[in-house]
Amino acid sequence: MSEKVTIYDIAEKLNITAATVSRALNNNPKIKEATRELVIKTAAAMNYKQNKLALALKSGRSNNIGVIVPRIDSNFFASVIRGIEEELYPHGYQVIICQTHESIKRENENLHTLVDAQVDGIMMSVTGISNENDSAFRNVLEKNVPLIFFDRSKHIDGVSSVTINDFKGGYLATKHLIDEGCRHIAHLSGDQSLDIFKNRFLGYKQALLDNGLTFNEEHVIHVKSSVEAGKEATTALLALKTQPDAIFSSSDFAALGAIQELQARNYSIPNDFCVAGFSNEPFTKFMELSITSVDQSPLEMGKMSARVFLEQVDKTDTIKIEKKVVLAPELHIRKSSTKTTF
Amino acid sequence: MSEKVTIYDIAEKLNITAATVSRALNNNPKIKEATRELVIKTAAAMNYKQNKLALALKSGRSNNIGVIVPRIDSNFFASVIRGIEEELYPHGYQVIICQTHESIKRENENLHTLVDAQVDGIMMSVTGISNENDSAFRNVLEKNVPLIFFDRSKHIDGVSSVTINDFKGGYLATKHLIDEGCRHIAHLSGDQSLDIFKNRFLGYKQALLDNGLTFNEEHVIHVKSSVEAGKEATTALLALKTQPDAIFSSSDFAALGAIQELQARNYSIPNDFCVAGFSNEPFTKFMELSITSVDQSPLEMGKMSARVFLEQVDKTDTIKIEKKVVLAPELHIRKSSTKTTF
DNA sequence: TATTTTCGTGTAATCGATTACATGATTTCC
DNA sequence: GGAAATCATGTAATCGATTACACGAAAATA
Repeated sequence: MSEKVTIYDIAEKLNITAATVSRALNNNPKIKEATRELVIKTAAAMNYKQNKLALALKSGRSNNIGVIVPRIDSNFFASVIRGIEEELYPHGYQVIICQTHESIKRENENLHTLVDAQVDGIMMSVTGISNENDSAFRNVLEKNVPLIFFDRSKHIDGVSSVTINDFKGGYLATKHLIDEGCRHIAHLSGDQSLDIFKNRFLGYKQALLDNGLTFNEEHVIHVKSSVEAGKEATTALLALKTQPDAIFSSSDFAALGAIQELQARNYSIPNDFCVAGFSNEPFTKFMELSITSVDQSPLEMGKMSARVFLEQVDKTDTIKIEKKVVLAPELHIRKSSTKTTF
Repeated sequence: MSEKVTIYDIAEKLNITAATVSRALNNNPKIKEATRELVIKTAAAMNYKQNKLALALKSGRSNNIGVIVPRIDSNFFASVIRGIEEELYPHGYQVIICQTHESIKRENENLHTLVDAQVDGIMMSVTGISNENDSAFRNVLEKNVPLIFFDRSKHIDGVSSVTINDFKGGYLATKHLIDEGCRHIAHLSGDQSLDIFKNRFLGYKQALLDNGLTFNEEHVIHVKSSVEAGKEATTALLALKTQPDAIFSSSDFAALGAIQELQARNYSIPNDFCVAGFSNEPFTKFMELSITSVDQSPLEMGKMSARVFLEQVDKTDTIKIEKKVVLAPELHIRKSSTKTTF
């Protein structure tokens, strides 16, 4: 019952060779119609299932693609993965998940493991920018495995990426806060060696300058993406001589921390302080005091990454296509920053 | 540069056979120490990487395991997957993700695809209980692929499962609401053909009876796990002759919907109404009016599932071990149900 | 009818690694 | 010193499917 049926078993039963069986099952036009039907019928009757491992070995394609993310239990990454999976499912690809936990060592290990496992492509959000790990990336490219960055990208020749316009996201959020009457807008940034945080910061700065506000170095604080970090940063901001009247955070979690800290100190939001975050995590919408946030359309980002992969995978590897897709960010304005009553 | 190096290449360079190379790399004790060292050094120098596909074909083990969930972009499932990945990573397994989107057809397809892809095991949370799909499960078992259910389980001989004690979870939450002084507790349930929802309901009912309260059929409403469904159900509950004074929801999202609907109608929570949810989604903690919820320790559930898999995978397939792990639920009491001031 | 095409299928190599068995060289033991 | 044991390596089959090439039979052509 549990014995695996191979094309040899089918061949034996029909007194033909495995080659004929293989050809019949693959609709090779050279096979007589009667033979083809007989083989297909017999295969079905014997409950034959093609051995994908054998196929993978022979063809050199595993039909697996690897996805590397810092962690999977964040709505953003999970949604991207969902998009990738949905887009690739009809094409018969399986999605292998790896987490780096923000460790570069782990990122390198994952890259090697995936290449060793002969995945047909890798999509990833970079954990950090460092020079040491370049060998891992080089390894991927040397093996001609299509590599696509999403969200957190890295500048490597011949590598495609799907990101959002983070500069514009930062700009939009900041402009909105200015429009609400805020004049001293602080910014909670992330690791600026990562483009996403750098660009959100630059967008923030440009919005200030474009609107005649002064940029105050003190008002930019680097935080981890956590509630606790947001609280601490807010405490630090409140201790400044020139206190801010708004906070644009590159992280929704830090934005939440800021709100909690401000409320604990009896500041009123949005009256005393306006707050905006980034990522549009589900909770920002659910709060009674809903939080304004920049949406990154993660589902679309995942689907787009998958599409870019599909475009690349069949090209001869001599022609390298480097595609840079930039999605538009969308500002979701909510209570945490809406002074104007409707 | 990008040419793949095989053991034959190494053998040729050293004027020995591939068999010797293979044995040297696998630390076969029959190999002379000098040869072993030479082979290992040469392999490293040539940047040899073992071809996992060839190994998989020969050994019949792919070192991949499959995980099937209704969707990945929910904190609960993402966390379980995180747990699985973390636990399996040190053992060299890769995790393949499949989503059913609550479709039984998709569930069957996923099961077949994973078996065809020769995964070494499957962990899944069942999408629905139906008889039609039994053939897909039978197929898995016939092929002797270890199968482990987590959270949403199904009764199949020889299949292990990792769940939480949903009865106890329902009981704890309900008991807590009673302790807070609620006397007419409504319940938002899910599809009761799934054990998890059935058991939460039974726990709820038992808690009522154990505490001298009457069970009122009208107070049990079946909803989907969504904010909208929670709102609708609440509207229906408020229209009843005997209005409830508390809601225990099997879903955090429905609980949130209930809260929003109640607040829209100017009911005060927790004074007029106490609300408790299930799953301990991140937002329940983040809300200003934080929501009481039953934690399912998803990370632990994932790790435990992985451990059960590891225990099973090496046993001879004649001895079938069926292990039922039941984790303890933990009630997180928050503002939405705390009348008593501390 | 003789010759060339076409057709359908068989033969055998291939993908890359593992491993039972065979073999020759060396060592051990009486 | 010769038989037996041990050691290190080679030979070749195997996992299951694909496919270039070969080949005989039938069909088309002259």
